[in-house]
Amino acid sequence: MARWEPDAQGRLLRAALELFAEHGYESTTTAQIAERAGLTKTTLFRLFADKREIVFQGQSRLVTLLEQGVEEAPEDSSALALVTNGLRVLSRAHTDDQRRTGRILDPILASSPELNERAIYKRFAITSALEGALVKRQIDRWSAGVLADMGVRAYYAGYAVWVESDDVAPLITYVIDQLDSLEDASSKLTRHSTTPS
Amino acid sequence: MARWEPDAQGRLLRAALELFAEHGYESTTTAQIAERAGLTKTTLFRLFADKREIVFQGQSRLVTLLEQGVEEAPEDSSALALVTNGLRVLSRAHTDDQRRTGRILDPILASSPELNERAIYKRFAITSALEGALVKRQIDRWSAGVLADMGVRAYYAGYAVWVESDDVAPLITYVIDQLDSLEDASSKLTRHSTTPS
DNA sequence: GTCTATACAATGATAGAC
DNA sequence: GTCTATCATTGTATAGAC
Repeated sequence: MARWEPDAQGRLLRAALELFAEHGYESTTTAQIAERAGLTKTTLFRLFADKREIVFQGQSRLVTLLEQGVEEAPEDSSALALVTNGLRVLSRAHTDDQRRTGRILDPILASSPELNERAIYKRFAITSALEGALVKRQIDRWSAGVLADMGVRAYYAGYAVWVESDDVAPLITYVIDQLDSLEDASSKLTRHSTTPS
Repeated sequence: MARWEPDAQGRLLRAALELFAEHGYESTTTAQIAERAGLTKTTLFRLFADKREIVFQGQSRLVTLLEQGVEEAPEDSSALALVTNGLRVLSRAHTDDQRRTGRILDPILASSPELNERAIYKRFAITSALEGALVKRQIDRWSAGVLADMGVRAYYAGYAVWVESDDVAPLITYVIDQLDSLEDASSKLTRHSTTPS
Protein backbone atom coordinates (compact mmCIF):
# COMPACT_ATOMS: atom_id res chain seq x y z
CA MET A 1 0.00 0.00 0.00
CA ALA A 2 2.05 2.87 1.32
CA ARG A 3 5.51 3.36 -0.09
CA TRP A 4 6.46 5.37 2.99
CA GLU A 5 5.95 4.82 6.69
CA PRO A 6 2.37 5.78 7.52
CA ASP A 7 1.06 8.46 9.91
CA ALA A 8 3.66 11.15 9.32
CA GLN A 9 1.71 13.62 11.48
CA GLY A 10 1.54 11.22 14.39
CA ARG A 11 5.25 10.49 14.14
CA LEU A 12 6.04 14.19 14.08
CA LEU A 13 3.86 14.74 17.13
CA ARG A 14 5.60 12.01 19.09
CA ALA A 15 9.04 13.17 18.00
CA ALA A 16 8.19 16.75 18.96
CA LEU A 17 6.86 15.79 22.39
CA GLU A 18 9.95 13.74 23.11
CA LEU A 19 12.33 16.48 22.07
CA PHE A 20 10.39 19.25 23.80
CA ALA A 21 10.45 17.20 27.00
CA GLU A 22 14.18 16.60 26.63
CA HIS A 23 15.47 20.02 25.62
CA GLY A 24 12.51 22.37 25.83
CA TYR A 25 10.38 23.85 23.05
CA GLU A 26 12.64 26.73 22.09
CA SER A 27 15.85 24.74 21.99
CA THR A 28 14.34 22.15 19.67
CA THR A 29 14.61 22.94 15.97
CA THR A 30 12.14 21.89 13.32
CA ALA A 31 14.98 20.07 11.57
CA GLN A 32 15.56 17.94 14.66
CA ILE A 33 11.89 17.06 14.94
CA ALA A 34 11.72 16.10 11.30
CA GLU A 35 14.87 14.03 11.56
CA ARG A 36 13.63 12.04 14.54
CA ALA A 37 10.38 11.39 12.69
CA GLY A 38 12.38 10.14 9.71
CA LEU A 39 11.44 13.10 7.53
CA THR A 40 12.85 16.42 6.44
CA LYS A 41 12.04 19.99 7.36
CA THR A 42 10.36 20.49 3.98
CA THR A 43 7.86 17.74 4.67
CA LEU A 44 7.17 19.01 8.18
CA PHE A 45 6.19 22.41 6.82
CA ARG A 46 4.07 20.84 4.12
CA LEU A 47 2.08 18.98 6.77
CA PHE A 48 1.89 21.79 9.35
CA ALA A 49 1.51 25.53 8.91
CA ASP A 50 4.12 26.20 11.58
CA LYS A 51 6.10 24.63 14.41
CA ARG A 52 3.32 25.24 16.93
CA GLU A 53 0.66 23.43 14.95
CA ILE A 54 2.46 20.09 15.32
CA VAL A 55 1.20 19.98 18.87
CA PHE A 56 -2.35 21.19 18.18
CA GLN A 57 -3.26 18.75 15.42
CA GLY A 58 -6.84 17.54 15.61
CA GLN A 59 -8.13 20.72 17.25
CA SER A 60 -10.27 21.68 14.26
CA ARG A 61 -12.18 18.42 14.61
CA LEU A 62 -13.10 19.44 18.16
CA VAL A 63 -14.65 22.66 16.94
CA THR A 64 -16.74 20.76 14.42
CA LEU A 65 -17.99 18.37 17.09
CA LEU A 66 -18.98 21.22 19.40
CA GLU A 67 -20.92 22.90 16.60
CA GLN A 68 -22.61 19.64 15.69
CA GLY A 69 -23.64 19.05 19.28
CA VAL A 70 -25.38 22.41 19.42
CA GLU A 71 -26.90 21.97 15.99
CA GLU A 72 -28.33 18.54 16.72
CA ALA A 73 -29.80 19.31 20.15
CA PRO A 74 -33.58 18.75 20.44
CA GLU A 75 -35.87 21.41 19.03
CA ASP A 76 -37.20 22.60 22.39
CA SER A 77 -33.84 22.76 24.18
CA SER A 78 -33.17 25.66 26.50
CA ALA A 79 -30.16 27.83 25.70
CA LEU A 80 -28.20 26.11 28.42
CA ALA A 81 -29.23 22.70 27.13
CA LEU A 82 -27.79 23.60 23.73
CA VAL A 83 -24.46 24.34 25.39
CA THR A 84 -24.59 21.17 27.43
CA ASN A 85 -25.26 19.10 24.34
CA GLY A 86 -22.39 20.71 22.48
CA LEU A 87 -20.04 20.05 25.37
CA ARG A 88 -21.25 16.47 25.62
CA VAL A 89 -20.46 15.70 22.00
CA LEU A 90 -17.14 17.51 22.32
CA SER A 91 -16.19 15.67 25.49
CA ARG A 92 -17.06 12.27 24.04
CA ALA A 93 -14.18 12.70 21.60
CA HIS A 94 -11.60 12.79 24.41
CA THR A 95 -10.22 9.30 24.78
CA ASP A 96 -8.09 7.93 27.54
CA ASP A 97 -5.20 8.09 25.13
CA GLN A 98 -5.63 11.86 24.88
CA ARG A 99 -5.51 12.08 28.62
CA ARG A 100 -2.06 10.52 28.55
CA THR A 101 -0.96 12.90 25.81
CA GLY A 102 -2.42 15.80 27.75
CA ARG A 103 -0.36 14.97 30.80
CA ILE A 104 2.78 15.23 28.72
CA LEU A 105 1.67 18.18 26.64
CA ASP A 106 0.20 20.49 29.26
CA PRO A 107 3.47 21.25 31.10
CA ILE A 108 5.15 21.91 27.75
CA LEU A 109 2.40 24.34 26.76
CA ALA A 110 2.77 26.15 30.05
CA SER A 111 6.54 26.39 29.66
CA SER A 112 6.54 28.15 26.31
CA PRO A 113 4.99 31.59 25.79
CA GLU A 114 4.80 30.88 22.09
CA LEU A 115 2.80 27.69 22.56
CA ASN A 116 0.73 29.28 25.25
CA GLU A 117 -0.30 32.07 22.93
CA ARG A 118 -1.41 29.57 20.32
CA ALA A 119 -3.35 27.62 22.96
CA ILE A 120 -5.24 30.74 23.93
CA TYR A 121 -5.96 31.47 20.31
CA LYS A 122 -7.50 28.01 20.01
CA ARG A 123 -9.61 28.63 23.08
CA PHE A 124 -10.93 31.81 21.56
CA ALA A 125 -11.70 30.00 18.30
CA ILE A 126 -13.73 27.44 20.26
CA THR A 127 -15.60 30.21 22.07
CA SER A 128 -16.43 31.98 18.81
CA ALA A 129 -17.61 28.74 17.24
CA LEU A 130 -19.88 28.02 20.19
CA GLU A 131 -21.24 31.55 20.15
CA GLY A 132 -21.94 31.29 16.41
CA ALA A 133 -23.67 27.94 16.81
CA LEU A 134 -25.91 29.34 19.53
CA VAL A 135 -26.87 32.34 17.40
CA LYS A 136 -27.79 29.92 14.61
CA ARG A 137 -30.16 28.28 17.08
CA GLN A 138 -31.91 31.63 17.61
CA ILE A 139 -30.25 32.57 20.88
CA ASP A 140 -29.88 36.35 21.14
CA ARG A 141 -26.32 37.56 20.80
CA TRP A 142 -25.81 38.65 24.41
CA SER A 143 -26.97 35.34 25.83
CA ALA A 144 -24.91 33.56 23.19
CA GLY A 145 -21.80 35.46 24.27
CA VAL A 146 -22.28 34.85 27.98
CA LEU A 147 -23.10 31.19 27.43
CA ALA A 148 -20.16 30.63 25.10
CA ASP A 149 -17.78 32.07 27.71
CA MET A 150 -19.34 29.96 30.43
CA GLY A 151 -19.36 26.78 28.39
CA VAL A 152 -15.75 27.09 27.31
CA ARG A 153 -14.66 28.02 30.82
CA ALA A 154 -16.40 24.89 32.11
CA TYR A 155 -14.77 22.81 29.39
CA TYR A 156 -11.24 23.99 30.16
CA ALA A 157 -11.67 23.81 33.93
CA GLY A 158 -13.24 20.36 33.66
CA TYR A 159 -10.48 19.21 31.35
CA ALA A 160 -7.81 20.38 33.79
CA VAL A 161 -9.33 18.26 36.56
CA TRP A 162 -9.98 15.25 34.32
CA VAL A 163 -6.48 15.16 32.87
CA GLU A 164 -4.92 14.91 36.32
CA SER A 165 -7.39 12.48 37.80
CA ASP A 166 -7.06 8.70 37.74
CA ASP A 167 -10.81 8.18 37.82
CA VAL A 168 -12.68 6.21 35.23
CA ALA A 169 -15.23 9.05 35.06
CA PRO A 170 -15.50 10.51 31.57
CA LEU A 171 -14.57 14.12 30.85
CA ILE A 172 -18.18 15.27 30.52
CA THR A 173 -18.76 14.56 34.22
CA TYR A 174 -16.18 17.12 35.26
CA VAL A 175 -17.30 19.62 32.65
CA ILE A 176 -20.91 19.47 33.81
CA ASP A 177 -19.76 19.90 37.41
CA GLN A 178 -17.93 23.06 36.46
CA LEU A 179 -20.84 24.33 34.38
CA ASP A 180 -23.20 23.85 37.31
CA SER A 181 -20.91 25.82 39.60
CA LEU A 182 -20.57 28.62 37.06
CA GLU A 183 -24.27 28.77 36.41
CA ASP A 184 -24.96 28.85 40.11
CA ALA A 185 -22.50 31.71 40.61
CA SER A 186 -23.95 33.56 37.64
CA SER A 187 -27.51 33.31 38.95
CA LYS A 188 -26.47 34.97 42.20
CA LEU A 189 -24.87 38.10 40.84
CA THR A 190 -27.73 40.09 39.39
CA ARG A 191 -27.87 43.62 40.71
CA HIS A 192 -30.91 43.32 42.96
CA SER A 193 -29.59 40.38 44.96
CA THR A 194 -26.02 41.48 45.62
CA THR A 195 -25.97 44.72 47.61
CA PRO A 196 -27.21 43.97 51.11
CA SER A 197 -28.71 46.29 53.72
CA MET B 1 19.70 67.01 26.50
CA ALA B 2 19.01 64.04 24.30
CA ARG B 3 21.68 63.08 21.84
CA TRP B 4 19.05 61.30 19.73
CA GLU B 5 15.53 62.20 18.63
CA PRO B 6 13.16 61.46 21.52
CA ASP B 7 10.22 59.02 21.68
CA ALA B 8 11.71 56.18 19.71
CA GLN B 9 8.73 53.91 20.53
CA GLY B 10 6.23 56.44 19.29
CA ARG B 11 8.16 56.99 16.09
CA LEU B 12 8.33 53.25 15.49
CA LEU B 13 4.59 52.95 16.06
CA ARG B 14 3.79 55.69 13.58
CA ALA B 15 6.24 54.30 11.03
CA ALA B 16 4.78 50.82 11.43
CA LEU B 17 1.17 51.98 11.03
CA GLU B 18 2.04 53.92 7.90
CA LEU B 19 3.89 51.03 6.31
CA PHE B 20 1.31 48.43 7.32
CA ALA B 21 -1.41 50.59 5.78
CA GLU B 22 0.65 51.01 2.60
CA HIS B 23 1.93 47.49 1.99
CA GLY B 24 0.26 45.29 4.57
CA TYR B 25 1.69 43.80 7.76
CA GLU B 26 3.40 40.77 6.25
CA SER B 27 5.05 42.61 3.39
CA THR B 28 6.59 45.16 5.72
CA THR B 29 9.96 44.19 7.17
CA THR B 30 11.26 45.25 10.55
CA ALA B 31 14.22 46.86 8.76
CA GLN B 32 11.84 49.11 6.80
CA ILE B 33 10.00 50.16 9.95
CA ALA B 34 13.24 50.95 11.72
CA GLU B 35 14.55 52.88 8.74
CA ARG B 36 11.44 55.07 8.47
CA ALA B 37 11.71 55.79 12.20
CA GLY B 38 15.33 56.78 11.73
CA LEU B 39 16.69 53.75 13.57
CA THR B 40 18.03 50.27 12.86
CA LYS B 41 16.61 46.82 13.28
CA THR B 42 18.81 46.23 16.33
CA THR B 43 17.31 49.15 18.20
CA LEU B 44 13.79 48.11 17.25
CA PHE B 45 14.32 44.70 18.81
CA ARG B 46 15.87 46.19 21.90
CA LEU B 47 12.74 48.31 22.44
CA PHE B 48 10.19 45.65 21.49
CA ALA B 49 10.19 41.92 22.11
CA ASP B 50 8.95 41.24 18.58
CA LYS B 51 7.43 42.84 15.51
CA ARG B 52 3.87 42.50 16.84
CA GLU B 53 4.55 44.32 20.08
CA ILE B 54 5.23 47.59 18.23
CA VAL B 55 1.53 47.91 17.74
CA PHE B 56 0.45 46.84 21.24
CA GLN B 57 2.64 49.19 23.24
CA GLY B 58 0.91 50.62 26.29
CA GLN B 59 -1.31 47.58 26.79
CA SER B 60 0.32 46.63 30.07
CA ARG B 61 -0.64 50.00 31.49
CA LEU B 62 -4.28 49.17 30.75
CA VAL B 63 -4.08 45.98 32.78
CA THR B 64 -2.69 47.91 35.72
CA LEU B 65 -5.50 50.46 35.55
CA LEU B 66 -8.14 47.75 35.46
CA GLU B 67 -6.64 46.08 38.51
CA GLN B 68 -6.41 49.39 40.33
CA GLY B 69 -10.05 50.16 39.60
CA VAL B 70 -11.14 46.90 41.19
CA GLU B 71 -8.76 47.31 44.09
CA GLU B 72 -9.87 50.84 44.92
CA ALA B 73 -13.63 50.27 44.71
CA PRO B 74 -15.58 51.01 47.92
CA GLU B 75 -15.48 48.45 50.69
CA ASP B 76 -19.14 47.45 50.39
CA SER B 77 -19.24 47.16 46.59
CA SER B 78 -21.15 44.28 45.04
CA ALA B 79 -19.18 41.96 42.79
CA LEU B 80 -20.64 43.64 39.75
CA ALA B 81 -19.76 47.09 41.15
CA LEU B 82 -16.13 45.98 41.43
CA VAL B 83 -16.14 45.12 37.74
CA THR B 84 -17.85 48.37 36.83
CA ASN B 85 -15.29 50.36 38.75
CA GLY B 86 -12.43 48.53 37.09
CA LEU B 87 -13.89 49.17 33.67
CA ARG B 88 -14.47 52.82 34.52
CA VAL B 89 -10.85 53.42 35.44
CA LEU B 90 -9.71 51.45 32.40
CA SER B 91 -12.01 53.34 30.05
CA ARG B 92 -10.93 56.74 31.37
CA ALA B 93 -7.48 56.08 29.95
CA HIS B 94 -8.82 55.95 26.38
CA THR B 95 -8.33 59.37 24.88
CA ASP B 96 -9.75 60.73 21.69
CA ASP B 97 -6.30 60.32 20.23
CA GLN B 98 -6.46 56.60 20.84
CA ARG B 99 -9.77 56.49 19.02
CA ARG B 100 -8.06 57.86 15.94
CA THR B 101 -5.25 55.35 16.30
CA GLY B 102 -7.81 52.59 16.79
CA ARG B 103 -9.54 53.42 13.55
CA ILE B 104 -6.29 52.93 11.72
CA LEU B 105 -5.10 49.98 13.74
CA ASP B 106 -8.23 47.84 13.91
CA PRO B 107 -8.43 47.01 10.18
CA ILE B 108 -4.72 46.14 10.24
CA LEU B 109 -5.22 43.80 13.20
CA ALA B 110 -8.08 42.10 11.40
CA SER B 111 -6.04 41.67 8.24
CA SER B 112 -3.16 39.75 9.80
CA PRO B 113 -3.59 36.38 11.51
CA GLU B 114 -0.34 36.97 13.34
CA LEU B 115 -1.48 40.27 14.83
CA ASN B 116 -4.92 38.88 15.49
CA GLU B 117 -3.45 36.06 17.54
CA ARG B 118 -1.50 38.52 19.66
CA ALA B 119 -4.60 40.67 20.12
CA ILE B 120 -6.51 37.66 21.45
CA TYR B 121 -3.65 36.86 23.77
CA LYS B 122 -3.89 40.39 25.18
CA ARG B 123 -7.61 39.99 25.67
CA PHE B 124 -7.01 36.82 27.64
CA ALA B 125 -4.38 38.55 29.75
CA ILE B 126 -6.89 41.29 30.59
CA THR B 127 -9.49 38.68 31.52
CA SER B 128 -7.07 36.84 33.79
CA ALA B 129 -6.03 40.08 35.46
CA LEU B 130 -9.64 41.03 36.13
CA GLU B 131 -10.40 37.58 37.46
CA GLY B 132 -7.40 37.76 39.77
CA ALA B 133 -8.34 41.20 41.03
CA LEU B 134 -11.85 40.01 41.83
CA VAL B 135 -10.55 37.00 43.74
CA LYS B 136 -8.35 39.36 45.75
CA ARG B 137 -11.53 41.21 46.68
CA GLN B 138 -12.96 37.99 48.12
CA ILE B 139 -15.17 37.07 45.20
CA ASP B 140 -15.45 33.28 44.86
CA ARG B 141 -13.60 31.88 41.88
CA TRP B 142 -16.64 30.89 39.83
CA SER B 143 -18.24 34.29 40.12
CA ALA B 144 -14.89 35.87 39.42
CA GLY B 145 -14.54 33.85 36.22
CA VAL B 146 -18.02 34.60 34.95
CA LEU B 147 -17.71 38.29 35.80
CA ALA B 148 -14.28 38.61 34.23
CA ASP B 149 -15.59 37.14 30.98
CA MET B 150 -18.62 39.42 31.06
CA GLY B 151 -16.63 42.52 31.90
CA VAL B 152 -14.06 41.98 29.19
CA ARG B 153 -16.74 41.11 26.66
CA ALA B 154 -18.50 44.37 27.52
CA TYR B 155 -15.23 46.28 27.24
CA TYR B 156 -14.39 44.95 23.78
CA ALA B 157 -17.92 45.29 22.45
CA GLY B 158 -18.21 48.79 23.86
CA TYR B 159 -14.84 49.72 22.43
CA ALA B 160 -15.87 48.51 18.98
CA VAL B 161 -18.92 50.79 19.01
CA TRP B 162 -17.05 53.75 20.51
CA VAL B 163 -14.17 53.62 18.07
CA GLU B 164 -16.54 53.89 15.10
CA SER B 165 -18.83 56.52 16.57
CA ASP B 166 -18.43 60.28 16.17
CA ASP B 167 -20.16 60.98 19.46
CA VAL B 168 -18.59 62.96 22.25
CA ALA B 169 -19.76 60.26 24.66
CA PRO B 170 -16.84 58.65 26.53
CA LEU B 171 -15.97 54.99 26.15
CA ILE B 172 -17.37 54.02 29.53
CA THR B 173 -20.89 54.88 28.35
CA TYR B 174 -20.77 52.24 25.66
CA VAL B 175 -19.10 49.70 27.91
CA ILE B 176 -21.77 50.06 30.59
CA ASP B 177 -24.48 49.71 27.94
CA GLN B 178 -22.96 46.43 26.86
CA LEU B 179 -22.51 45.25 30.43
CA ASP B 180 -26.16 45.95 31.16
CA SER B 181 -27.27 43.92 28.16
CA LEU B 182 -25.00 41.04 29.10
CA GLU B 183 -26.11 41.05 32.70
CA ASP B 184 -29.73 41.13 31.62
CA ALA B 185 -29.20 38.18 29.30
CA SER B 186 -27.31 36.31 32.00
CA SER B 187 -30.06 36.78 34.57
CA LYS B 188 -32.57 35.16 32.21
CA LEU B 189 -30.79 31.92 31.52
CA THR B 190 -30.88 30.06 34.79
CA ARG B 191 -32.36 26.61 34.42
CA HIS B 192 -35.70 27.18 36.10
CA SER B 193 -36.72 30.10 33.91
CA THR B 194 -35.77 28.79 30.48
CA THR B 195 -37.62 25.57 29.64
CA PRO B 196 -41.28 26.39 29.13
CA SER B 197 -44.33 24.13 29.46
C1' DG C 1 0.77 11.73 -4.41
C1' DT C 2 4.48 11.99 -1.07
C1' DC C 3 9.00 13.02 -0.13
C1' DT C 4 13.75 15.38 -0.79
C1' DA C 5 17.42 18.95 -2.09
C1' DT C 6 18.55 23.45 -2.42
C1' DA C 7 18.22 28.20 -2.18
C1' DC C 8 16.19 32.03 -0.14
C1' DA C 9 13.88 35.99 2.73
C1' DA C 10 12.80 37.49 7.25
C1' DT C 11 12.78 37.36 12.38
C1' DG C 12 15.26 37.77 16.30
C1' DA C 13 19.80 37.14 19.09
C1' DT C 14 24.51 38.38 20.04
C1' DA C 15 29.09 40.65 20.30
C1' DG C 16 31.86 44.52 19.92
C1' DA C 17 32.71 49.59 18.47
C1' DC C 18 31.18 54.52 19.05
C1' DG D 1 21.58 54.08 23.48
C1' DT D 2 22.76 53.20 19.00
C1' DC D 3 25.31 51.00 15.11
C1' DT D 4 27.57 47.30 12.17
C1' DA D 5 28.10 42.69 11.46
C1' DT D 6 27.19 38.09 11.78
C1' DC D 7 24.44 34.21 12.97
C1' DA D 8 20.81 30.45 13.85
C1' DT D 9 16.19 29.41 12.94
C1' DT D 10 11.65 29.65 10.95
C1' DG D 11 9.13 29.31 7.04
C1' DT D 12 8.66 29.60 1.65
C1' DA D 13 9.51 28.40 -3.09
C1' DT D 14 11.09 25.54 -6.76
C1' DA D 15 12.30 21.72 -9.13
C1' DG D 16 12.88 17.02 -9.17
C1' DA D 17 13.04 11.89 -7.34
C1' DC D 18 10.40 7.65 -6.22
